[in-house]
Amino acid sequence: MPELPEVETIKKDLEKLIVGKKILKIDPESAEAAVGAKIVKVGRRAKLIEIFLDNGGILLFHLKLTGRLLVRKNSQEKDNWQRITIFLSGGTELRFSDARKFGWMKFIKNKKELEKMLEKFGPEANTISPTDFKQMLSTSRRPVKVVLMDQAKIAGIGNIYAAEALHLAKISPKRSANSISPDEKEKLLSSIKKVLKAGIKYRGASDQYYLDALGKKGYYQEHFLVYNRAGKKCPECGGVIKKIVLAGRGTYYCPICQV
DNA sequence: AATCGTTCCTGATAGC
DNA sequence: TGCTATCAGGAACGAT
Repeated sequence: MPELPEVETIKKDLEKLIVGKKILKIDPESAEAAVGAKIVKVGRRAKLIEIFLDNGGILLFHLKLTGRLLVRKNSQEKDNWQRITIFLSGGTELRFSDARKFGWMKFIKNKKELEKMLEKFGPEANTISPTDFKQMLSTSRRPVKVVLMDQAKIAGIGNIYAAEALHLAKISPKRSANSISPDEKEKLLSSIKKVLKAGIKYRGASDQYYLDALGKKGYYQEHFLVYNRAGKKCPECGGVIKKIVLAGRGTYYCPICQV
């Protein structure tokens, strides 16, 4: 599942691979206004990828669960679940592939419209201030993990990094957000920043579908402490890692050291 | 205003 | 072995 580190990795890849190229054609036909424009910049906000064009428009992507943005040559074999092909100058294609079809691409007319679309998101998880973070947690009675994944409160964290950060901070995912003490909040925020940074360093977690823009896997799954490790030993205390369901999501934690 | 249930879709997997 | 039924999962949406 692409979360902040995965989306950031793709964003950085795209910066190197497609900036300066011109959009020749989109198949199937969509976002007509983007055709003929040149790519001038690539950005990321929350889990969204922004491709800025020289005509003022923006191509916006959300990869949701299984989306991929792949940069390929025309001659390369079609990718699995390839949904949209953006033909670029220089014999290059930007391919949007998505097994489960939850992801999307939208054409946004200008920056003002983009801002309007993005205003619902909370501060970025890797740069949020301690003050805002503490305040954000104290206004909710929901389980802390559910709040961490609420993009309107704090943007970029998904199921994997929420579980890993809570484990590092020794906090149970079930705890009510407003029951977390100030010291625990400090610890939790530094844990979040730590796991996101590690995720970026290892080029994301390729748990199931995630690939970078060149179709390569990330490595962060090799460093999971609790995620996807039900029944295995907690690396911290030797307890047995448990899987529960919180707000409909599989949630991994150590019931011994996460209190 | 905050929170909860439902929905989208299909690959993977469990069960027979 | 091969078929069928069930499930996971981010976030928009409507309801409470």
